[in-house]
Amino acid sequence: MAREGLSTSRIHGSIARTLGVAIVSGQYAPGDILNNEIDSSEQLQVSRSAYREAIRILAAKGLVESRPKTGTRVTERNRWSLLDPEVLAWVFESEPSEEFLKGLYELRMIVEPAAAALAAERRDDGQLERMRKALIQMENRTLATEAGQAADRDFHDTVLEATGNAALFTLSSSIGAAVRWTTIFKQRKRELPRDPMPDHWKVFDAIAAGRPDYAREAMERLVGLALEDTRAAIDPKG
Amino acid sequence: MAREGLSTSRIHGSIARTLGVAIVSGQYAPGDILNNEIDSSEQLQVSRSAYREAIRILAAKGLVESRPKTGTRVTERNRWSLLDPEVLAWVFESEPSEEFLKGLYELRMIVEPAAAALAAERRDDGQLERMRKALIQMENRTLATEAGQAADRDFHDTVLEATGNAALFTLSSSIGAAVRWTTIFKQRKRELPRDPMPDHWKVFDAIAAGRPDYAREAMERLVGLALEDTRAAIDPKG
DNA sequence: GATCGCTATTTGTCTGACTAAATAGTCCAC
DNA sequence: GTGGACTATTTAGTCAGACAAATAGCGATC
Repeated sequence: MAREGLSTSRIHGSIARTLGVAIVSGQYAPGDILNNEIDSSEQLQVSRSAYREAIRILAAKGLVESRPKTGTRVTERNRWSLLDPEVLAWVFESEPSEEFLKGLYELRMIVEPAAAALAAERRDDGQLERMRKALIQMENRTLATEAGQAADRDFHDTVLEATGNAALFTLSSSIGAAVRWTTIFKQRKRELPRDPMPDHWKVFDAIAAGRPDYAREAMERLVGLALEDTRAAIDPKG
Repeated sequence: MAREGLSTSRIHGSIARTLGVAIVSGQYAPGDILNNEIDSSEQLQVSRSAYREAIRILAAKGLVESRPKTGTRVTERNRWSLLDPEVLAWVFESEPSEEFLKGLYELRMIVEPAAAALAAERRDDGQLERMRKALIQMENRTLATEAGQAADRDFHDTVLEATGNAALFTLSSSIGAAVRWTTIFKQRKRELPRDPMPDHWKVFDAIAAGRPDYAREAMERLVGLALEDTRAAIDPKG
């Protein structure tokens, strides 16, 4: 994931990130109007054009809306592209609410089992091989390492991809981001995470065997257990 | 929907739309490098800054990636935010492939029944009232009118909202867009569309009664029938 | 009291110059 | 020849300052 810094290393990207975090964390409320471009860019010590490009980024993700005379205002939450990978990163940069985390898992619980079932019917050999390699890597390196976590994401990614559904696959970057951040959460509190491998292998076996129903069930169990672990990490008295 | 023109009425928005459509329609392939900013902005007869803002919008939606010396290149399809409402609009502006349409319905088929079930458990009275009003409006105006279609979208929107899940609700703009465009498709070919009201009322009744399983089933049937209608409209020999 | 038009404010657009990053190619050392 | 450091060049990135267009809100007019 060395690509990360690309957008944030440029001024417009880092300003977008700063403002984006401020917005999703509630520092600005929907309806609030940002200072005008001249004042804002002066405060942030950047040129007006760099600031404007940052605003265009935020507008593209539905966080703000600009019009002459009125200014740039924060839009209603329901217009935000919360599943956009960058927006998701901004959300996780400032301790997301437990409610939001729960919602993310609920989404995974809806999408991933169905995707696993479709993958069982449609996967090709190359995808199967990539899933196997990801799980082996995950087994060798464990979720405590960046490489192991990347392998985990690779596995879930490939399942989505194997559905052959472009719209569904789009969710993989969101789900991948969710997986990543919640894994960090789980690691942060030093709860002993349960061994995730058996559940993963069951999903793999069902997909390999071409059994949609088994794949759905196995994935349901996998996500469900991950949810429990995260819940336990957040609320230790669980 | 008078808001529509806001982003496209500005130069940066319309350039983004033009390029966006060209990209999602395959006129530029992933990996292709756009002309440099100076040449491009001259060709399009706009200033370099307006062109750059357009590129920032496309980059924010994952369609392109810029770096010094290399230039701006079209990214791989799997990085595109295909569920972003604007991107979706661009896709539908250039006759999406049947495969993509099928994928969109598959997504609805996964998400909406589950959402209906959750909505049956969590909806509040206000949401229920909005659903009822939307259906009455839909009944009075029919899907042949813009008002009727807006009511249809309102209904599906409110179901998503009633799940109380922000991440799920984000999909409503995508699903709403999908509903809108496929409705246009269905109307375009002059197939006599089946009366959609009975199915909608069944979903409503189940949600009102607080019966998750009924709601899920009813929504499954609703989306399934819509899929059939669309398929018939595209491929008249059925 | 309603309507129309004006004006001040804000974003939008333009121009042109300079900066910084990244590649590709050269040249040197070995 | 082969490897690696270096430099030239191309590109996006940033900056500054001016002018244009849109529009919300106010005020004059009827």
